[in-house]
Amino acid sequence: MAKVGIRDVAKAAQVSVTTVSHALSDAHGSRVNAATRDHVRAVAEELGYAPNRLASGLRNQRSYLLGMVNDQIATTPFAGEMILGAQDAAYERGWLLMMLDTASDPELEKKQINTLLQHQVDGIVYAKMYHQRIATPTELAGVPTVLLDATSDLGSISSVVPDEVAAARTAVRTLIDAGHRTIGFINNIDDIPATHGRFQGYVEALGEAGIDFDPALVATAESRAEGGRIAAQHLLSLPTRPTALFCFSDRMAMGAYQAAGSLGMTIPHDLSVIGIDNLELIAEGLWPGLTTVALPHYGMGRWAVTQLLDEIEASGDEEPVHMIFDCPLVQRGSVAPPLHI
Amino acid sequence: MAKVGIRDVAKAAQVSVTTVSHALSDAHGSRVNAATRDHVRAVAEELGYAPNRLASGLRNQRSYLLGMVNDQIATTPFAGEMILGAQDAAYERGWLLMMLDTASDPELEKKQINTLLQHQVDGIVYAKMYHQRIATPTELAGVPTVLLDATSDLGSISSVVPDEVAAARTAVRTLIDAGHRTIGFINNIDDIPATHGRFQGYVEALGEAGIDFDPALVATAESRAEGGRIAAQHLLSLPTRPTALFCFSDRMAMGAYQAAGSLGMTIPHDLSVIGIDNLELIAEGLWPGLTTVALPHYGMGRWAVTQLLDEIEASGDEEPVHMIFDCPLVQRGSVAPPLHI
DNA sequence: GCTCCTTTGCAAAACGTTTTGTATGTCGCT
DNA sequence: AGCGACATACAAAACGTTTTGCAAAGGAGC
Repeated sequence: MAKVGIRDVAKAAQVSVTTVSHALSDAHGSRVNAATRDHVRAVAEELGYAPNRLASGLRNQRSYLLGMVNDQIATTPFAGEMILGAQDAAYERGWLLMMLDTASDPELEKKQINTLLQHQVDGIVYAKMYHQRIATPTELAGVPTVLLDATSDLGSISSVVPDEVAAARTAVRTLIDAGHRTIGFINNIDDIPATHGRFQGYVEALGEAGIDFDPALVATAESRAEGGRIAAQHLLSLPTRPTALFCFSDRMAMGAYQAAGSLGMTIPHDLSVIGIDNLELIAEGLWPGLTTVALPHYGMGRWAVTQLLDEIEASGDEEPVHMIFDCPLVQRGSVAPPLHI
Repeated sequence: MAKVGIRDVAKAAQVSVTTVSHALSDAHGSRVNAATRDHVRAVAEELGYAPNRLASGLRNQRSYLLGMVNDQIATTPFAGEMILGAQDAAYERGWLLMMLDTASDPELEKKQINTLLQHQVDGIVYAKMYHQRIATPTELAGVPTVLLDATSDLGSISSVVPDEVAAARTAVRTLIDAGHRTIGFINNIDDIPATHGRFQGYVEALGEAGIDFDPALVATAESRAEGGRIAAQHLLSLPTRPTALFCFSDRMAMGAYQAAGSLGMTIPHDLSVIGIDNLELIAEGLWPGLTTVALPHYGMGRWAVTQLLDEIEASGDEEPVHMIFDCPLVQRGSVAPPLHI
């Protein structure tokens, strides 16, 4: 079956292409009689007519295409959530998403953005797989853009990031509310917003509860299971042994579980553990399940596209919005009251 | 800066748009003098001219767009690899990928495929997140399509899937080569190709080594950590206790680690474990690292797009190809010779 | 009965390319 | 010198839409 175009519909409905076009778009519906409009629509339906978006895009200067450029799609488990959130929001409003992965290569990134532009994308979601501060690529000047999981030196571009400080506060408060007073913190070693923000949240939550901050209770390592294991082993052999550990990431929490196991401690009876990320694979796989603070990747992806489309459709110079997303607690089984010693 | 079109280049270079078009595409390069061609190219470069793919797509009846429809992008960690492989292959050949997630909803899937078709995609990659046998959606008739991680009732569509049997054989052979003779198998409970294929591979590998197959050494459960833990606890308390466990998935292997730990066994000294999937998050996070057989998602994604583009460019009725991908062993630290008892 | 609106439909131009057909030279050959 | 062959450049049509301007028909007001 050959593709059916608007002229085929026109011929079949015994009207001109103009009338068909008007009949199908309610915007100019007033220019066509209700009866003929219904007739045309019926014929179009019957023929299975679907407008060629390429042609209409050319005519309207609007492609209904959005670009999404990511660094490292593959290596991070968050990507899926962010992409899905973005794609859902786009699809619901009639847009389609074109995904590209720069593999963190600035040269490639340039070329990819230009390719996107050649395809006349109406806007671009510039996504990072973990929260960071970036210099916006110059290619993006002039194209509606929203930053996802990143903030820029230029304040002129809308952006969305998670509230790192609040996330850490939530985690630490959860431990405090369970009765813990000696809370270790296994922090990341990288110089990124999450590291600093979560440290700040940790300190703040302790302060709120009137607990003195003890630098000895903070250990840093690479944000992987191994780093978490080593750091936890260190903290758990301290004279002032913490009864609970707040871990920078679920991966580090996984290491903390291993350390606890090798020291003969059971979670949450002998030790409470809380993480950040809510990586299903880990948080649900661990035994007992890991209580953790979720990074709202789906929601952020959704928000980014929604904001982008709003800006595109308004197309007046809107004020950029800098969104900070809340991070909800996900309770499983790794937090309990401390042992009485 | 307003968009620069081909007529701008023509004006600046003092030639006609025809000449510009010919000068820029080497295909018809013979129709233009080498000198003017270079001149035109220089001018185009200087103006930063990039052709409008929408317009050229309309003219050429080729959009240089590919659709990729997935079930469940977000919930599976494999998605990233498959998407990346597909995207890389597409980009290298000048194509762009439009991603859609059907959330396993057939109604939505139909609509999404139609949306893709409206955008005049040149072909579609129909991807499943785990190997399965499917009925091809009728919407796809007439559109070049390749099945990714799925096979169809119709043999007329090219497809690519992993070699489940060989993957299992590889895993079990690895254990046998290490000296094990009593090898437990923790299998999935779902009725999917992987379940049957891996069981077959397990039996075959035992047979090759002259080991009798013992049904008591096979336990089934849901393919999650919890299922793996329970199944492993069962197998490890058998009178004929296996010295090694072959796990259907890395997630189940994670459960096997937990069972071993709770029984006071250390891996790989007291028990060898091998998985399938090579989920970095788990396989590298476990301690010791999990030896596992990788599912080649990146490679399959790449192959699917490459095949699809070949079929599109040949556009004669090519024979469909049904590809079966090898699954390589990834060695870490969870396999060792059995204890002498 | 005439003018003036309103309703309804159509023809044609436009979006930015690519490609076919044609025109103008220029050269080589007889 | 005359003819054809070739090289080079351009005009125009086409891809499938949307929208503007225009025309015809019908109705209302004077």
